[in-house]
Amino acid sequence: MNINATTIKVACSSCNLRELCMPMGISVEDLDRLDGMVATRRKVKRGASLFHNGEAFTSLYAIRTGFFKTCTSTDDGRDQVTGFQMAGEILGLDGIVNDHHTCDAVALEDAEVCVMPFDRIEELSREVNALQRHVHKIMSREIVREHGVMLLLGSMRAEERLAAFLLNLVQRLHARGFSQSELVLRMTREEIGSYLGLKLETVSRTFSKFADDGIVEVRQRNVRILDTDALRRIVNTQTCV
Amino acid sequence: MNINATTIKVACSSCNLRELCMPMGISVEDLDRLDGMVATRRKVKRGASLFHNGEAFTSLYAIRTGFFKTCTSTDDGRDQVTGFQMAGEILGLDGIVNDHHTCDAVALEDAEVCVMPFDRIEELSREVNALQRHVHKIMSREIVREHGVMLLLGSMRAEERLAAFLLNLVQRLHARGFSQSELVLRMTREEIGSYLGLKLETVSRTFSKFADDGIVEVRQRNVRILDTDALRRIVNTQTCV
DNA sequence: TGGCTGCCTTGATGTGGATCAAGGCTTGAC
DNA sequence: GTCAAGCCTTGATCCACATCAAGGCAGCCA
Repeated sequence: MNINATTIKVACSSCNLRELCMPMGISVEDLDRLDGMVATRRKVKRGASLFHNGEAFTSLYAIRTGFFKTCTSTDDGRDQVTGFQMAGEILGLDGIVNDHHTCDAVALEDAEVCVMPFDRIEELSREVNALQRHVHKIMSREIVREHGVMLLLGSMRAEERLAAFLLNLVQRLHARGFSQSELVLRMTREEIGSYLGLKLETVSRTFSKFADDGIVEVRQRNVRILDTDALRRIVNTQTCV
Repeated sequence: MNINATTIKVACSSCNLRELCMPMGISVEDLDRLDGMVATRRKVKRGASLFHNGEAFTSLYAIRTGFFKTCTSTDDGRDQVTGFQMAGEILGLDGIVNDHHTCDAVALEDAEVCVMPFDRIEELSREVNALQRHVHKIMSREIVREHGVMLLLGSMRAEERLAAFLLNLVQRLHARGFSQSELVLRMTREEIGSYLGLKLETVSRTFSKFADDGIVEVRQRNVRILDTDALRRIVNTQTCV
């Protein structure tokens, strides 16, 4: 691998994720101005962390391959998975406010990320309006996503939570060219539970219930959705008892 | 009120909230460049909305006086309070991603906000680096705050939630020059419950429990905190049981 | 003044999901 | 092949909070 090859490979302009990732919505003319945004790539082994709570913040990370979870924890040791991220999504936004990260980002499978020094992003986004706008949108999207999670945690019951989770996951995978009905969970039942505010036993039981009802087929971490509409109905109606 | 008076009044540079609000951290030299950021002021009566879910997004709003809640809702009518906002805080960030708002912002008491057209913010933040950085920090802060709420909703019990809520509220009020121990709740028990993922009866009972334990004094919406450390201990230890 | 209306408190009872416990399956090391 | 470590499933029991229900209190209007 010579320097030239690396240079070409790292360019956003030739990245097949560009329609999902940082340069989304940026015109062809502007695209080459972005090619200095990614300083380098970094590989993260399964189980390893991209960054830790408390670590100094320098960069945002765009996921090229692999799957991450982010989690915060309290002083007294509890922790909470705050999200699962996949290719094209951005990690590290939590670090901007205090110049250090406030959560851990852990790879759930071997992964590779593009390292984008935040200074450089700010510099470029002063020049490229579309990038500025996009950075704002990415952060706003995260805020809106979290509103959705708050709604889920604050007012849904176990079945609704899991149904919403599965629908969200396949929808995002589908946007990346995967099946609308089959997925492989990269996380444990316990991690799903943490994200959804449930215990792992409840997650497991709810999967079994869905399977009994013919809504999904579950074999370990392989899930096949048999009845997407049933999941949608569960999310939308369950409340009223 | 003549035009000149209005102009002066609207300037960030002469606003007594500037150390808490949008121009925070901006140097005196840059401050006057910001004075075009606020297009106008807007009054919102108690019970009225500043913006609604679905409404077109044009501006961010800085709260000058008053108190707001923001809430999202599902198709099937449930809703969830996603936050309470007070003077110096920014409303409307949720609207950036899709050019329309995804929640309602409702005044819980008569309020006044500074209307900052987002185009103008973007324009100015290309020129004033400190503003650019500050906008990023505000959004990042909101993301981190929501992580905290997810932790609360996902893993705390009723007493911990209410204790954390009260501590957060007085801390923010204190930063605005109010007492560290006395506060007036601007929201109903039901709104607190929605925010904390509890029913209003549980909120009420938990207040009564704290009062019985001598931790707070509650008379309607007037709350006096008698033992801040006890509240802190409740937040930090309750889990393990 | 009287009587709404909205909000809050408190008690009795019910229940969804947590907790405790036991065992099964899968994977990987040796 | 055997064994151990993780992870998952399922059953029995428990409990925190929801739900249902009945007043109480303060503020407002007629």
